Amino acid sequence: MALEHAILVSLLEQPGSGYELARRFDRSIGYFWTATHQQIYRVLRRMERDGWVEVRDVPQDGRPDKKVYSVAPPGHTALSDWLAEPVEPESVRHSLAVKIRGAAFGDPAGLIAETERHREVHAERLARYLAGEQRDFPESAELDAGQRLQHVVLRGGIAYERMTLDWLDDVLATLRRLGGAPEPH
Amino acid sequence: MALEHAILVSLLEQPGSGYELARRFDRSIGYFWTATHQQIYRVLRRMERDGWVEVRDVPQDGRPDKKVYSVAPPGHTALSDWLAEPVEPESVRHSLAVKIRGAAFGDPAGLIAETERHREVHAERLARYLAGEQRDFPESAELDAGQRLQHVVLRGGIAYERMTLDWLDDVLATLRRLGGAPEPH
DNA sequence: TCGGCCATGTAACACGTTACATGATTCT
DNA sequence: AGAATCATGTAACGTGTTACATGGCCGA
Repeated sequence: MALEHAILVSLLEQPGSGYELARRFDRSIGYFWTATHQQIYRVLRRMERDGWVEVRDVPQDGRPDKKVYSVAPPGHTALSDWLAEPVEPESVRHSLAVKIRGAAFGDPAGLIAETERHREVHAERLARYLAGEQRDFPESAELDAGQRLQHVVLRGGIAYERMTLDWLDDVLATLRRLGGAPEPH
Repeated sequence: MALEHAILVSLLEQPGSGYELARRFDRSIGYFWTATHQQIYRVLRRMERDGWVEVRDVPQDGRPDKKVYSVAPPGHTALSDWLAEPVEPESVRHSLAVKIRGAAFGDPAGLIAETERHREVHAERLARYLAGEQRDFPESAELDAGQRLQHVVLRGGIAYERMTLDWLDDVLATLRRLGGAPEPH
């Protein structure tokens, strides 16, 4: 239910095409809400039908035409309404945790490589977030309300990745102790 | 794709009915993978059809019959196969974060109550996890491999809730500073 | 008597994923 | 020559959510 609202927020920050939105959902907005281009196109069409967004066809030379979407007043109203109503806190979904518990009935040592792979992915994400923070929110900068809100969300992503890295180290230590492979890296 | 494997893990830990599984998905397993009873019944029927689980009808007096499921050898094999193949790390989905960024185009102060509500939910979850830890993993206890793995997963849940609480405090401070409502708590 | 728990299910719909399709441009 | 990027889409399928349905027991 939040995808349309995430799109509204993104389009309010900056109008753009479905393709551009899909790229933003790989960065920025995607830090806390993911979507593929197929989902985005589908929802954009529905939002256009409902009058939440407006389209402007932008011809480009040497490239396919671009449909630039922007938020129409009813879309802005819909976003405000949604902001005012409560949403349930999401629960985590972590298939690696399922695997860890499943390892009791399989091969715990076999999970070490998988856990290390996850650790690398999260380390990369953290590095990306930290680079973004340095770039967009340098110390001693005067920030407006929107930037402060963006920054606090980014700090959430950073905290999440740091916590996850620590936990994965804990998992690795636990798996190594079980498997009798005492080499810590 | 992980629901069937989460069910296999849960049934290996302890055979049970669809209803009992649904209750476990509200606790324990549900700390890192959620499912409603409708999903569970649907998947159980498919798993039974594929020979992954076996059913035993248990008549009960004064209550509806119970279908007690347990893992059959092909199910055990399927779980082992899944454990050996890589899964992609999940991305976070946090609609509150969407709201926070959306607040730049709405009413930031209006989000304070919502954020406090989320904070309470996470504080309760943390308390529940900590109580479970004290109950199931007391210090100085000898733990077998399965228990150690369960414990490290629970520690992940605890770390997640602690991190989230800290972040929500950060969010609240940010929102209060924006709104000019300097009352902390 | 009323709500909650035990126990299973159907139906309809929304959301998310994967595969496929097209076609020009730009970079290596 | 081949791969990546820009740009939009269809089709099929699988997963997740919501509403509804049944029916007896137990405790307040």
